[in-house]
Amino acid sequence: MGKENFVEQIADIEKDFPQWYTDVVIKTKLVDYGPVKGTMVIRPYGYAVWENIQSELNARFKECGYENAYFPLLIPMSFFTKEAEHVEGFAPEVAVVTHAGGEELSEPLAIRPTSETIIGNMYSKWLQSYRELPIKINQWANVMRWEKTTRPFLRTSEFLWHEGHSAFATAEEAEAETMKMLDVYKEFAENVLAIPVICGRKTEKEKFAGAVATYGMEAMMKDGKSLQSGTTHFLGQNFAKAFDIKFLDKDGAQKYAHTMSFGVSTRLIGALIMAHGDGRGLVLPPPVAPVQAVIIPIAAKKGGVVEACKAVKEKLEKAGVRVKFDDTDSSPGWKFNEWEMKGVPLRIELGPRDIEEGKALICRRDTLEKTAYPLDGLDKTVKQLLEVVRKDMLETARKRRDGRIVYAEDLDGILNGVESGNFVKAGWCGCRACEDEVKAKTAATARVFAEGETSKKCAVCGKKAEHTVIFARAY
RNA sequence: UGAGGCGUAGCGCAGUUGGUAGCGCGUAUGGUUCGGGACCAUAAGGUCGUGGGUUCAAAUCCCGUCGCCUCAACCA
Repeated sequence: MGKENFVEQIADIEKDFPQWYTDVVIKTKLVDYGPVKGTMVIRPYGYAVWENIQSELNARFKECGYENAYFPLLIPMSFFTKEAEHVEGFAPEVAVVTHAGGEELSEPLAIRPTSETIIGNMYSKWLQSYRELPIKINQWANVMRWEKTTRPFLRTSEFLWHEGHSAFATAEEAEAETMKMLDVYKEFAENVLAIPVICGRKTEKEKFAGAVATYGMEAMMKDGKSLQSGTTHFLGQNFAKAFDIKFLDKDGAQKYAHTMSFGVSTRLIGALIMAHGDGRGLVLPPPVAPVQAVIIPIAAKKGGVVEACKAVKEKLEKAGVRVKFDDTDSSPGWKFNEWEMKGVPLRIELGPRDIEEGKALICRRDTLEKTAYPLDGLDKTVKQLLEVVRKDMLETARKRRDGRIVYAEDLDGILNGVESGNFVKAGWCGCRACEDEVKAKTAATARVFAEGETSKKCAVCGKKAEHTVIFARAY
């Protein structure tokens, strides 16, 4: 097969980004479509990425005092009606079980779209005294939201996520936790996923149904669109009042708790793909790459090559590197392209020539640079390179994003900005009509408030600006 | 849900005056190869998404239906 055929395997990233995305997720075997509309099978390669994300996040959550637990998938429908905004926001996309055991159920059961309600219900049973606060529980689970149209990782009927739920005695603590977990997300996104993110508060229109305030972490994809990659919600006493989460305080008074919640989902995998990928396919950041280094033998049947590869593999495994030795029959060129498409951070080429010279050729996926390194101490070299790649990927992504943030004074400015694939900062008076106007005219939405910046006038109505908002087209 | 596109071998596709299905890649076996998707030989693989209709005859024409992709609206 010639080069031309390979190029046809994935769509041109410049010309057809959506198709490129679909091609990449399917061809690299991250996912496959499930038999039910809107569902996806997360295949071993994709699930391995998720497991790495989970273990990095778990470590951070536990450091913040969270314990993992598991709440039921099925939630009584009546729970949803207890918080007015919540039911309004989620009702259209909730899947409901009406029959079981061959009979119609007396009360329909919702398949959780999120667990504030059932967790609120349980917290109310458990909580008695201020001494038991704060409660900090995280759960890893699947949730279901019946979306109209879907795309693997970005929007599917069922997806995997984590949701952290905590309850505090005071609003200040709950609010502080909301900000703290947003910082945890940011640190994780940047240092683990190598994705620079912009964090900030969401507008009323964009906030979580039932929250007092929602904060989001927005990441820029290569087409200039924004992907909401994580959110934290300050719920105030909304859910505490709806579910009767009360405690006896020091002063002997019964008080409602203040709660917050936060979550990130398998959508993060979509973020990885679209923030780092290139014309050859995936580019995975080393901390979450299922395979961090792949060893490709050249002229494998020549004496000593396989042995040398195995020796390098063993050495790297001992050093804690996730390494694969590709000893299949395909030609080296085929393997180069295959593993590049799969985004493996480092490729180690080892042939008779290298072995003679006591060296190995290492190719970085992010820059495609090839350099020969001594076999002696290769484990240390690889570990260092993985760290370099991680940092460089973050820097590269940061520069790309920073070069694509522009300011606008009016609607035309916002439109021009987003059409050229930028995030646009603009003033906003704070009224819903102006926010809707931006969306109607530019297809861009208010992503988050830009912290510490104040514009003079609203880009839509020209009145005094209350906020500076980052507008972008979003997934 | 609105607009557009598409369902033929695992993947990508060809196949209209309707006549009983083909190409490339991949797969299997054997051999030669191996520093950017190698080559030769042989072979396996299809109720043409699905239901109905027209016809002597349907992948092809008509009606319904299901699914997928993109854009728009909603969301992690």
